[in-house]
Amino acid sequence: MPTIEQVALLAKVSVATVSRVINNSAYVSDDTRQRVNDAIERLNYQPNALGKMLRKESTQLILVLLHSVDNPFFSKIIQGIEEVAHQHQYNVIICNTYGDLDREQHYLNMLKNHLVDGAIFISNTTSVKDMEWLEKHYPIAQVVEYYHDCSSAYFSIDFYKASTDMMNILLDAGHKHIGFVHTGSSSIISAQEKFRAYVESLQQKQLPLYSVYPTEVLFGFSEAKAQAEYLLNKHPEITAFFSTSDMLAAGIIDELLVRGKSIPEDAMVTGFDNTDYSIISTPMITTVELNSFDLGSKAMEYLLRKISDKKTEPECYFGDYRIVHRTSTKK
Amino acid sequence: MPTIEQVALLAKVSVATVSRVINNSAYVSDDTRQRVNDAIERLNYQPNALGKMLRKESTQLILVLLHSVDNPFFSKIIQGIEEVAHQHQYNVIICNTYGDLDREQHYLNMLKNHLVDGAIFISNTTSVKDMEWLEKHYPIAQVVEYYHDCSSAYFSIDFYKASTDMMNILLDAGHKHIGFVHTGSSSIISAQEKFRAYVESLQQKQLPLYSVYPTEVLFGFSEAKAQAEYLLNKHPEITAFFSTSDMLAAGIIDELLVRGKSIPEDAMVTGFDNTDYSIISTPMITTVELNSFDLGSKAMEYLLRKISDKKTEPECYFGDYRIVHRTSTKK
DNA sequence: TTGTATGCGTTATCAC
DNA sequence: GTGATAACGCATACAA
Repeated sequence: MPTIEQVALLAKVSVATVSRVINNSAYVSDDTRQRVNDAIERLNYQPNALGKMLRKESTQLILVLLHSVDNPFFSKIIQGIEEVAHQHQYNVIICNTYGDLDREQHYLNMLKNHLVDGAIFISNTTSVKDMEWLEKHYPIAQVVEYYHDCSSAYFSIDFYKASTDMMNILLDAGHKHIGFVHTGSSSIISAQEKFRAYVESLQQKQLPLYSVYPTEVLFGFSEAKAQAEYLLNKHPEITAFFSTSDMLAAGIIDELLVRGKSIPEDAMVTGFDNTDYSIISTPMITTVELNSFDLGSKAMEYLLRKISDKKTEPECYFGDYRIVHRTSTKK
Repeated sequence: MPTIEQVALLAKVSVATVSRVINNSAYVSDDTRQRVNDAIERLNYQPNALGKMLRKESTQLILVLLHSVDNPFFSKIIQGIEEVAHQHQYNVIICNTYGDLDREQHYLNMLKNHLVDGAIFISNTTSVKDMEWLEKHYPIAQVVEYYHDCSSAYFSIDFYKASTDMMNILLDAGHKHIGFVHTGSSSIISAQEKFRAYVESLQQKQLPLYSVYPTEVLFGFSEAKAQAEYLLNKHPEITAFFSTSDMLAAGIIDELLVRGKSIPEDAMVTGFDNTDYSIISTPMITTVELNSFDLGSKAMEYLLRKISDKKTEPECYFGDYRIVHRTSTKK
């Protein structure tokens, strides 16, 4: 692998001059510039990024931590992050944590070891305490998930409000027995807020609660179907379901159809996130659409500010959302 | 940010000794080890990864390039890659190319600049010629997509064979008018092989071909639905569809249902990849399941061999697959 | 068992 | 315009 020194040798100039040519950082005569470029070409020289980063004490790299790339919901967020990052000559690298704390800590070493200039957490598993510590020492931001006291910057939506809107759709349609189907990941704020909205909406009207606590955190179609089956067996009076994701809603719908129910005539179902699942399911699912791209780009913009000025105060932002009305709740 | 030197100063030892403690690379007396660890603790010292990488001329980083993380199909491949990588103290970083050559080239700089020790391409957009060049100079491997002459190592399945199997399901069920619905990404090998299997299966039986060439490369539900609509309007005799992904199959199914067709009684549809879409769709979709985890881990294992021994010859591997029979083709 | 010194590849500050 | 050289943070061969 050729180095800048070998280029300099071949072009009969100093390494400083080669560096100047590469970075256009100072005047170089046309003649020597030509010689340097020829040498670079002939040696097939590629500057070593590590040397450059070490010297500049900046890597122009941003780490994005998420549960797993298999959730389509995250895609638009990442696109938003990338858009802004690339505009500012930053690269973003994505790492899967699978909700595993060890793995997350492992990848966080890239931040602590200065391999990346900052990190964005999407659906994090790190504790509040650790987040606060990280916030003090490194540029970080959260998207979607967050902690109430804003111990670190976040960009999310008001899940309580959105969920209340959803519940009102079901309540306004006259439903009195509404089930709650979820993944069981009760530690994350979005799940908490959705549940809180479910509970409070019903309690205000003195209506009963129907939900089951999964023993494991699972995101799947079959788990939701099983939850719906259990609830319907125990409480046949249930005529509607509020669920925390589109995938879960699809599972519920499948169980209802198996039981010969018509949707939305006999039963209604709501999802969350407006992923492709909500379109592919038959009937299509009423869901909440976040402006995910916006959340991602806002988070990245904040991070850039934080990187260039360590004294930037953490920002906390709630973005827009909208209910997408589809057949699963349309009478 | 504290450096190894400040730790050494505080612990009253040399930087060499601090390094030894950190890496357990040589005997250090319990006494000094204690002092060093205390200093590390007190300064909250984190070794700088760049310094270490530059010195060791190895980053223990693998780049994974893919179209976009929003395709669930890729998830299992990545898990396979990560599994093997982590076993060998490698980290994997994922970058989205969105099928954009510029973006792919941009991220490839991480390989050329020695920021990563190797790269894995999932659904690449780089040309054969560029791949051959890269193969000569850096450790790389391809998963799923590949080039026929094995100019670089690849780990995939025999798409032609799998697609022929699928076509035979439709043909054996007595269908004589079978449509082909695809994304239009004709440059990638998997698409070519699927199409070749479609054409040859029908030509052998002297049956007609029905397909349309999308003007744009699109992966979506609605595009597939539109293609099915167009084909069915023009050729109402079509009773079956072979499509190149589960998502597309879901779109076709939606169009068929809109037209009042029963599936599989009036029409049959096949998908590809066995993603969640194939389960969520009603009816569930018959599809091809690749052993994606296996492909990912095999690719990573090869890459590790290549990294430790540059003279390793490129490997070309076709893995297992199986047809998952579901309602969309079951009579 | 520990310390000294060198080099990894680059950029930037000085000179000239 | 260009060159010499220090510095970025670390690991390691060699001394002691």
